[in-house]
Amino acid sequence: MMFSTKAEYGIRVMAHLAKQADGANGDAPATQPISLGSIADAEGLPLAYLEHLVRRLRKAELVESRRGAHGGYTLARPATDITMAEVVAALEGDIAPIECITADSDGVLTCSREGSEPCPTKLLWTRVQGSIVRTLNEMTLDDLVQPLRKATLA
Amino acid sequence: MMFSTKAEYGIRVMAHLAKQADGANGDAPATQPISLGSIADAEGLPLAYLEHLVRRLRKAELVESRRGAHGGYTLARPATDITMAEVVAALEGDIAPIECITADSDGVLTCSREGSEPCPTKLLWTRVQGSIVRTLNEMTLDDLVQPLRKATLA
DNA sequence: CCTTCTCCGACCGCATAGGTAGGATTTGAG
DNA sequence: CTCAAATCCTACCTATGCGGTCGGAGAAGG
Repeated sequence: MMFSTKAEYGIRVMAHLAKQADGANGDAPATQPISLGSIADAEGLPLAYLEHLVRRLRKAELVESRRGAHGGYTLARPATDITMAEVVAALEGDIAPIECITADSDGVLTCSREGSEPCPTKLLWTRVQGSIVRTLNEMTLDDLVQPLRKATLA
Repeated sequence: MMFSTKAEYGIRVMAHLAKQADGANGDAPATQPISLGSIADAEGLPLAYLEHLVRRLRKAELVESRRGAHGGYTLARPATDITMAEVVAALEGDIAPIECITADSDGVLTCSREGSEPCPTKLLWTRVQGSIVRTLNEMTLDDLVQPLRKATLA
Protein backbone atom coordinates (compact mmCIF):
# COMPACT_ATOMS: atom_id res chain seq x y z
CA MET A 1 0.00 0.00 0.00
CA MET A 2 1.65 3.12 -1.23
CA PHE A 3 1.49 6.31 -3.08
CA SER A 4 3.84 6.19 -6.02
CA THR A 5 6.74 8.50 -6.66
CA LYS A 6 4.51 10.33 -9.09
CA ALA A 7 2.98 11.98 -6.06
CA GLU A 8 6.32 12.59 -4.42
CA TYR A 9 8.07 14.05 -7.47
CA GLY A 10 5.10 16.14 -8.40
CA ILE A 11 4.79 17.54 -4.92
CA ARG A 12 8.47 18.37 -4.89
CA VAL A 13 7.98 20.33 -8.07
CA MET A 14 5.06 22.17 -6.54
CA ALA A 15 7.05 22.83 -3.39
CA HIS A 16 9.93 24.14 -5.44
CA LEU A 17 7.67 26.54 -7.26
CA ALA A 18 6.11 27.65 -4.00
CA LYS A 19 9.49 28.31 -2.46
CA GLN A 20 10.52 30.60 -5.30
CA ALA A 21 7.28 32.53 -5.35
CA ASP A 22 7.83 33.07 -1.66
CA GLY A 23 9.75 36.29 -2.24
CA ALA A 24 7.64 38.88 -0.53
CA ASN A 25 4.37 37.96 1.08
CA GLY A 26 3.92 34.35 0.08
CA ASP A 27 0.67 35.28 -1.54
CA ALA A 28 1.75 36.55 -4.93
CA PRO A 29 2.33 33.62 -7.27
CA ALA A 30 3.15 35.53 -10.42
CA THR A 31 6.89 35.93 -10.28
CA GLN A 32 9.21 34.84 -13.06
CA PRO A 33 8.41 31.44 -14.45
CA ILE A 34 10.85 28.70 -13.49
CA SER A 35 12.04 26.22 -16.07
CA LEU A 36 11.47 22.56 -15.41
CA GLY A 37 15.11 21.96 -16.24
CA SER A 38 16.31 23.99 -13.31
CA ILE A 39 13.91 22.19 -11.02
CA ALA A 40 15.03 18.81 -12.27
CA ASP A 41 18.59 19.92 -11.63
CA ALA A 42 17.95 21.21 -8.15
CA GLU A 43 15.88 18.24 -7.06
CA GLY A 44 17.96 15.64 -8.82
CA LEU A 45 15.06 14.24 -10.79
CA PRO A 46 14.86 13.25 -14.47
CA LEU A 47 13.58 16.13 -16.55
CA ALA A 48 11.81 14.01 -19.14
CA TYR A 49 9.82 12.30 -16.46
CA LEU A 50 8.88 15.51 -14.71
CA GLU A 51 7.42 16.78 -17.95
CA HIS A 52 4.79 14.07 -17.76
CA LEU A 53 3.95 14.88 -14.20
CA VAL A 54 3.78 18.60 -14.66
CA ARG A 55 1.43 18.08 -17.54
CA ARG A 56 -1.08 16.61 -15.12
CA LEU A 57 -0.60 19.53 -12.81
CA ARG A 58 -1.27 21.91 -15.65
CA LYS A 59 -4.37 20.09 -16.76
CA ALA A 60 -5.61 20.33 -13.20
CA GLU A 61 -4.93 24.06 -13.39
CA LEU A 62 -2.54 24.00 -10.49
CA VAL A 63 0.33 25.49 -12.47
CA GLU A 64 0.53 27.83 -15.42
CA SER A 65 3.13 27.70 -18.13
CA ARG A 66 4.94 30.10 -20.41
CA ARG A 67 6.49 28.60 -23.47
CA GLY A 68 9.59 29.61 -25.33
CA ALA A 69 12.88 30.96 -24.09
CA HIS A 70 12.84 32.05 -20.47
CA GLY A 71 9.59 30.21 -20.16
CA GLY A 72 8.67 27.88 -17.37
CA TYR A 73 6.06 27.30 -14.75
CA THR A 74 4.39 29.28 -12.00
CA LEU A 75 1.76 28.38 -9.48
CA ALA A 76 -1.70 29.12 -10.77
CA ARG A 77 -2.81 30.21 -7.32
CA PRO A 78 -1.11 31.27 -4.10
CA ALA A 79 0.37 28.36 -2.18
CA THR A 80 -1.86 29.08 0.76
CA ASP A 81 -4.80 28.36 -1.49
CA ILE A 82 -3.72 24.98 -2.85
CA THR A 83 -4.61 21.93 -0.82
CA MET A 84 -2.51 18.82 -0.96
CA ALA A 85 -5.66 16.89 -1.79
CA GLU A 86 -5.83 18.70 -5.11
CA VAL A 87 -2.19 18.08 -5.84
CA VAL A 88 -2.27 14.40 -5.01
CA ALA A 89 -5.51 13.89 -6.90
CA ALA A 90 -4.05 15.58 -9.97
CA LEU A 91 -0.98 13.36 -9.86
CA GLU A 92 -2.32 10.02 -8.73
CA GLY A 93 -5.89 10.16 -9.89
CA ASP A 94 -8.84 9.62 -7.65
CA ILE A 95 -8.21 8.98 -4.01
CA ALA A 96 -10.14 5.73 -3.79
CA PRO A 97 -8.56 3.15 -1.55
CA ILE A 98 -10.03 0.28 -3.51
CA GLU A 99 -11.52 -0.55 -6.85
CA CYS A 100 -15.13 -1.08 -5.86
CA ILE A 101 -15.32 2.31 -4.18
CA THR A 102 -15.56 5.32 -6.43
CA ALA A 103 -15.94 8.93 -5.42
CA ASP A 104 -18.44 10.62 -7.68
CA SER A 105 -17.74 14.32 -7.65
CA ASP A 106 -17.64 15.21 -5.01
CA GLY A 107 -17.17 13.30 -1.88
CA VAL A 108 -19.99 10.79 -2.04
CA LEU A 109 -18.70 7.25 -2.05
CA THR A 110 -20.51 4.41 -3.74
CA CYS A 111 -19.70 0.73 -3.87
CA SER A 112 -20.04 -0.86 -7.27
CA ARG A 113 -20.90 -4.15 -5.64
CA GLU A 114 -23.99 -2.60 -4.12
CA GLY A 115 -27.14 -4.63 -4.57
CA SER A 116 -27.12 -8.16 -3.17
CA GLU A 117 -25.15 -7.16 -0.11
CA PRO A 118 -22.73 -4.29 0.12
CA CYS A 119 -19.35 -5.83 0.69
CA PRO A 120 -18.62 -5.73 4.41
CA THR A 121 -15.38 -4.01 3.64
CA LYS A 122 -17.10 -0.88 2.44
CA LEU A 123 -17.36 0.60 5.90
CA LEU A 124 -13.63 0.20 6.34
CA TRP A 125 -12.62 1.72 3.02
CA THR A 126 -15.03 4.55 3.57
CA ARG A 127 -13.38 5.46 6.82
CA VAL A 128 -9.86 5.06 5.52
CA GLN A 129 -10.58 7.15 2.47
CA GLY A 130 -12.24 9.74 4.66
CA SER A 131 -9.26 10.05 6.92
CA ILE A 132 -6.85 10.32 4.02
CA VAL A 133 -8.87 12.97 2.24
CA ARG A 134 -9.37 14.86 5.45
CA THR A 135 -5.68 15.12 6.27
CA LEU A 136 -4.90 15.91 2.65
CA ASN A 137 -7.48 18.68 2.66
CA GLU A 138 -6.28 20.14 5.92
CA MET A 139 -2.82 20.72 4.49
CA THR A 140 -1.92 23.39 2.00
CA LEU A 141 1.12 23.64 -0.20
CA ASP A 142 2.22 26.56 1.91
CA ASP A 143 2.22 24.36 5.02
CA LEU A 144 4.70 22.11 3.30
CA VAL A 145 7.06 24.84 2.30
CA GLN A 146 7.16 26.50 5.67
CA PRO A 147 8.70 23.93 7.97
CA LEU A 148 9.29 26.63 10.54
CA ARG A 149 5.85 26.61 12.01
CA LYS A 150 4.21 25.59 15.21
CA ALA A 151 4.78 22.01 14.02
CA THR A 152 1.44 20.57 14.93
CA LEU A 153 2.47 16.97 14.67
CA ALA A 154 0.10 14.04 14.95
CA MET B 1 -3.58 5.43 -4.92
CA MET B 2 -5.18 2.27 -3.75
CA PHE B 3 -5.13 -0.77 -1.67
CA SER B 4 -5.12 -3.85 -3.86
CA THR B 5 -7.76 -6.54 -3.91
CA LYS B 6 -5.44 -8.60 -1.78
CA ALA B 7 -6.65 -6.52 1.12
CA GLU B 8 -10.25 -6.69 0.06
CA TYR B 9 -10.39 -10.42 -0.57
CA GLY B 10 -8.43 -11.20 2.56
CA ILE B 11 -10.70 -9.05 4.68
CA ARG B 12 -13.75 -10.71 3.21
CA VAL B 13 -12.34 -14.06 4.23
CA MET B 14 -11.71 -12.77 7.72
CA ALA B 15 -15.20 -11.30 7.87
CA HIS B 16 -16.67 -14.58 6.70
CA LEU B 17 -14.87 -16.46 9.43
CA ALA B 18 -15.95 -13.92 12.00
CA LYS B 19 -19.57 -14.18 10.96
CA GLN B 20 -19.61 -17.96 11.44
CA ALA B 21 -17.86 -17.86 14.78
CA ASP B 22 -20.51 -15.41 15.82
CA GLY B 23 -22.80 -18.16 17.08
CA ALA B 24 -23.14 -17.37 20.76
CA ASN B 25 -21.24 -14.49 22.26
CA GLY B 26 -19.03 -13.34 19.48
CA ASP B 27 -16.03 -13.97 21.64
CA ALA B 28 -15.45 -17.67 21.19
CA PRO B 29 -13.47 -18.21 18.01
CA ALA B 30 -13.05 -21.97 18.24
CA THR B 31 -16.06 -23.35 16.44
CA GLN B 32 -15.86 -25.76 13.54
CA PRO B 33 -13.22 -24.87 11.01
CA ILE B 34 -14.55 -23.56 7.72
CA SER B 35 -13.07 -24.74 4.46
CA LEU B 36 -11.64 -22.18 2.09
CA GLY B 37 -13.64 -23.80 -0.67
CA SER B 38 -16.94 -22.92 0.94
CA ILE B 39 -15.77 -19.36 1.50
CA ALA B 40 -14.62 -19.04 -2.09
CA ASP B 41 -18.02 -20.31 -3.15
CA ALA B 42 -19.98 -18.00 -0.91
CA GLU B 43 -17.95 -14.91 -1.77
CA GLY B 44 -17.51 -15.73 -5.42
CA LEU B 45 -13.74 -15.56 -5.30
CA PRO B 46 -11.17 -17.90 -6.86
CA LEU B 47 -10.14 -20.56 -4.38
CA ALA B 48 -6.59 -20.94 -5.62
CA TYR B 49 -5.97 -17.26 -5.13
CA LEU B 50 -7.46 -17.17 -1.67
CA GLU B 51 -5.03 -19.86 -0.65
CA HIS B 52 -2.21 -17.43 -1.20
CA LEU B 53 -3.88 -14.74 0.82
CA VAL B 54 -4.87 -16.97 3.69
CA ARG B 55 -1.31 -18.14 3.95
CA ARG B 56 -0.29 -14.61 4.83
CA LEU B 57 -3.03 -14.46 7.41
CA ARG B 58 -1.83 -17.69 8.92
CA LYS B 59 1.78 -16.56 9.04
CA ALA B 60 0.60 -13.45 10.82
CA GLU B 61 -1.20 -15.72 13.28
CA LEU B 62 -4.56 -14.22 12.57
CA VAL B 63 -6.15 -17.53 11.56
CA GLU B 64 -5.51 -21.12 12.54
CA SER B 65 -5.88 -24.09 10.25
CA ARG B 66 -6.82 -27.73 10.51
CA ARG B 67 -5.71 -29.93 7.68
CA GLY B 68 -7.34 -32.97 6.18
CA ALA B 69 -10.97 -33.81 5.68
CA HIS B 70 -13.37 -31.46 7.42
CA GLY B 71 -10.44 -29.19 7.96
CA GLY B 72 -10.46 -25.47 7.37
CA TYR B 73 -9.77 -22.22 9.11
CA THR B 74 -10.82 -20.47 12.28
CA LEU B 75 -9.95 -17.11 13.71
CA ALA B 76 -6.95 -17.34 15.97
CA ARG B 77 -8.45 -14.76 18.32
CA PRO B 78 -11.89 -13.31 18.95
CA ALA B 79 -12.96 -10.85 16.30
CA THR B 80 -13.23 -8.10 18.89
CA ASP B 81 -9.52 -8.53 19.47
CA ILE B 82 -8.31 -8.26 15.89
CA THR B 83 -7.65 -4.79 14.54
CA MET B 84 -7.98 -4.04 10.88
CA ALA B 85 -4.47 -2.65 10.99
CA GLU B 86 -3.13 -6.12 11.67
CA VAL B 87 -5.20 -7.65 8.91
CA VAL B 88 -4.24 -5.10 6.31
CA ALA B 89 -0.60 -5.22 7.31
CA ALA B 90 -0.59 -9.01 7.02
CA LEU B 91 -2.07 -8.85 3.56
CA GLU B 92 -0.48 -5.80 2.03
CA GLY B 93 2.74 -5.51 3.91
CA ASP B 94 3.85 -2.41 5.72
CA ILE B 95 1.57 0.58 5.73
CA ALA B 96 4.03 3.08 4.35
CA PRO B 97 2.54 5.62 1.99
CA ILE B 98 5.75 6.12 0.10
CA GLU B 99 9.08 4.49 -0.51
CA CYS B 100 11.33 6.84 1.39
CA ILE B 101 9.30 6.50 4.56
CA THR B 102 9.74 3.31 6.51
CA ALA B 103 8.15 2.41 9.81
CA ASP B 104 10.71 0.70 12.02
CA SER B 105 8.85 -1.40 14.53
CA ASP B 106 7.01 0.19 15.88
CA GLY B 107 5.52 3.39 14.79
CA VAL B 108 8.56 5.60 14.39
CA LEU B 109 8.86 6.90 10.88
CA THR B 110 12.16 7.67 9.24
CA CYS B 111 12.94 9.14 5.87
CA SER B 112 15.70 7.39 3.98
CA ARG B 113 16.57 10.64 2.26
CA GLU B 114 17.43 12.18 5.60
CA GLY B 115 20.71 14.02 5.69
CA SER B 116 21.13 16.91 3.27
CA GLU B 117 17.58 18.08 3.64
CA PRO B 118 14.66 15.95 4.59
CA CYS B 119 12.36 15.93 1.58
CA PRO B 120 9.67 18.53 2.15
CA THR B 121 7.10 15.89 1.48
CA LYS B 122 7.96 13.98 4.63
CA LEU B 123 5.63 16.00 6.80
CA LEU B 124 2.78 15.18 4.48
CA TRP B 125 3.42 11.46 4.27
CA THR B 126 3.88 11.31 7.99
CA ARG B 127 0.49 12.76 8.59
CA VAL B 128 -1.24 10.70 5.96
CA GLN B 129 0.31 7.50 7.23
CA GLY B 130 -0.63 8.46 10.76
CA SER B 131 -4.24 8.99 9.88
CA ILE B 132 -4.46 5.72 7.97
CA VAL B 133 -2.90 3.70 10.74
CA ARG B 134 -5.05 5.41 13.32
CA THR B 135 -8.33 4.62 11.62
CA LEU B 136 -7.14 1.10 10.87
CA ASN B 137 -6.25 0.60 14.50
CA GLU B 138 -9.49 2.00 15.78
CA MET B 139 -11.49 -0.60 13.89
CA THR B 140 -11.76 -4.24 14.82
CA LEU B 141 -12.87 -7.15 12.70
CA ASP B 142 -15.96 -7.33 14.86
CA ASP B 143 -16.89 -3.77 13.94
CA LEU B 144 -16.92 -4.84 10.33
CA VAL B 145 -19.13 -7.83 10.84
CA GLN B 146 -21.70 -6.05 12.96
CA PRO B 147 -23.15 -3.42 10.63
CA LEU B 148 -26.01 -2.98 13.11
CA ARG B 149 -24.25 -0.64 15.44
CA LYS B 150 -24.42 2.94 16.46
CA ALA B 151 -22.83 3.67 13.08
CA THR B 152 -20.20 6.16 14.17
CA LEU B 153 -19.50 7.56 10.76
CA ALA B 154 -16.87 10.11 9.91
C1' DC C 1 17.49 32.27 -37.13
C1' DC C 2 18.98 30.04 -33.29
C1' DT C 3 18.47 28.85 -28.77
C1' DT C 4 15.60 27.83 -25.01
C1' DC C 5 11.87 26.32 -23.42
C1' DT C 6 7.10 23.95 -23.20
C1' DC C 7 4.51 20.37 -25.28
C1' DC C 8 3.15 15.66 -27.07
C1' DG C 9 3.18 10.92 -28.39
C1' DA C 10 5.52 6.70 -28.64
C1' DC C 11 8.28 3.39 -26.71
C1' DC C 12 10.77 0.18 -23.12
C1' DG C 13 12.15 -2.65 -19.09
C1' DC C 14 10.69 -4.07 -14.94
C1' DA C 15 7.98 -5.15 -10.89
C1' DT C 16 3.84 -6.39 -9.05
C1' DA C 17 -0.95 -7.89 -9.01
C1' DG C 18 -4.12 -11.31 -10.00
C1' DG C 19 -4.76 -15.74 -11.11
C1' DT C 20 -3.78 -20.83 -12.60
C1' DA C 21 -1.72 -25.53 -12.26
C1' DG C 22 -0.02 -29.43 -10.11
C1' DG C 23 1.39 -31.78 -6.73
C1' DA C 24 2.60 -33.23 -1.77
C1' DT C 25 0.71 -33.94 2.70
C1' DT C 26 -2.59 -34.52 6.36
C1' DT C 27 -6.88 -36.25 8.20
C1' DG C 28 -11.62 -38.06 8.79
C1' DA C 29 -14.90 -41.47 7.11
C1' DG C 30 -16.29 -45.78 4.95
C1' DC D 1 -6.83 -49.60 4.09
C1' DT D 2 -8.28 -46.61 1.11
C1' DC D 3 -10.49 -42.74 -0.63
C1' DA D 4 -11.88 -38.10 -0.54
C1' DA D 5 -11.53 -33.65 1.32
C1' DA D 6 -8.97 -30.45 2.71
C1' DT D 7 -4.61 -27.59 3.65
C1' DC D 8 -0.09 -26.59 1.99
C1' DC D 9 3.71 -25.28 -1.25
C1' DT D 10 6.18 -24.05 -5.51
C1' DA D 11 6.16 -22.70 -9.91
C1' DC D 12 4.35 -20.38 -13.61
C1' DC D 13 1.62 -17.13 -16.62
C1' DT D 14 -0.34 -12.66 -18.20
C1' DA D 15 -1.73 -7.97 -17.94
C1' DT D 16 -1.07 -3.56 -16.12
C1' DG D 17 1.19 0.41 -14.51
C1' DC D 18 5.34 2.67 -12.96
C1' DG D 19 9.54 4.92 -13.74
C1' DG D 20 12.03 6.45 -17.41
C1' DT D 21 13.82 7.65 -22.29
C1' DC D 22 13.59 9.52 -26.94
C1' DG D 23 12.50 12.33 -30.82
C1' DG D 24 10.32 15.79 -32.42
C1' DA D 25 6.88 19.65 -33.01
C1' DG D 26 5.60 24.18 -31.61
C1' DA D 27 6.34 28.98 -29.15
C1' DA D 28 8.94 32.90 -27.61
C1' DG D 29 13.25 35.88 -26.79
C1' DG D 30 17.85 37.61 -28.27
